[in-house]
Amino acid sequence: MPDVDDIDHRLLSLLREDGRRTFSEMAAEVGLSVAAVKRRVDRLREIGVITGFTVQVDYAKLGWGIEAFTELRYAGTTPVSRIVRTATGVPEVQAVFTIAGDQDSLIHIRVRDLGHLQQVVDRLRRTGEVTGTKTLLVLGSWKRDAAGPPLPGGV
Amino acid sequence: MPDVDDIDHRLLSLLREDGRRTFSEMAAEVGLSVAAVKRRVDRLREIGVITGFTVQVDYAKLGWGIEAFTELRYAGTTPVSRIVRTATGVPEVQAVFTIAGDQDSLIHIRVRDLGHLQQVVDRLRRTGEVTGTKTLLVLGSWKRDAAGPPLPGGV
DNA sequence: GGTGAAATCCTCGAGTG
DNA sequence: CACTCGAGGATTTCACC
Repeated sequence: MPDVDDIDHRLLSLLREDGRRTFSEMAAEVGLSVAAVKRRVDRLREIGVITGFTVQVDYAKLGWGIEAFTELRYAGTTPVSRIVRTATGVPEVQAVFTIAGDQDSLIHIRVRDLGHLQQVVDRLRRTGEVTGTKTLLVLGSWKRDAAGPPLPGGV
Repeated sequence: MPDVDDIDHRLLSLLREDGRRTFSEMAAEVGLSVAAVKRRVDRLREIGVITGFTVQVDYAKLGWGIEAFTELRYAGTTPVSRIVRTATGVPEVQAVFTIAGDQDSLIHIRVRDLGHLQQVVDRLRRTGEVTGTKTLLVLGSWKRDAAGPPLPGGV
């Protein structure tokens, strides 16, 4: 477990709110010099705490208005690696979670419309040894923006 | 539906890979001037296609090693707003998806360990008129890094 | 962790097709 | 209307204290 102190957690929190924040702005926020902040962020990347930076997109505005989760159940002989590989090959798949219990997976999908959703689910059913599916259509969503897990007194 | 052309999609794709990419780097990539790229990105923010930028964190490295999805079923009289409000009040909750069907919700949770998970699930059960839960423990996950939905020829 | 200087980048006006 | 150019100011980056 790497040592990540309170200032590091505050930097992570600031970057969660705005990943393009400048080092100077963060420096003023945490009371360190710009160079010290940059060194800390560089270090957080090196030790793998920060895995990257990304943009948040409103996909509905791009015409990808439908979001769904599909639970897939596989034959007992299907290896996990195969489950992931088949699902990731479908471009509409945003994320794949392998799940404890019935050797299942939960798949996050984004599509244009319901017809498109049906196509994608059908494709998932056909790929590999899928023995059952259950699809949850997302009506609305909320995501935590800042802070998140690293509460003060973290690690 | 706002007009987002191929270059905009390429910019979004580049920013999905690395949200801190410089405008100059993206300019070279898409063959425009730095100023033109900045104006496009500014515009994508204004029209709401870009909702923000954020850092990607490996929470396991911060000691938050357990990830789970909990399906909550509510009494028929519970309004959606109440479902969201009660769940978002729990700090371990990362995201709340309201789901079509049985007036359910799917809740993404991140916790330190299994004991912690049990506490959080218990807390969710007690809040509001929850009539049933089912928790999916995440063993592994994969997330699409780049491009995603906006395939060439988008919208 | 701080400082300072050089390289790079961002920003915004004005001008062009 | 979107793009390019160019100059000023801010930011990043790195060696050294």
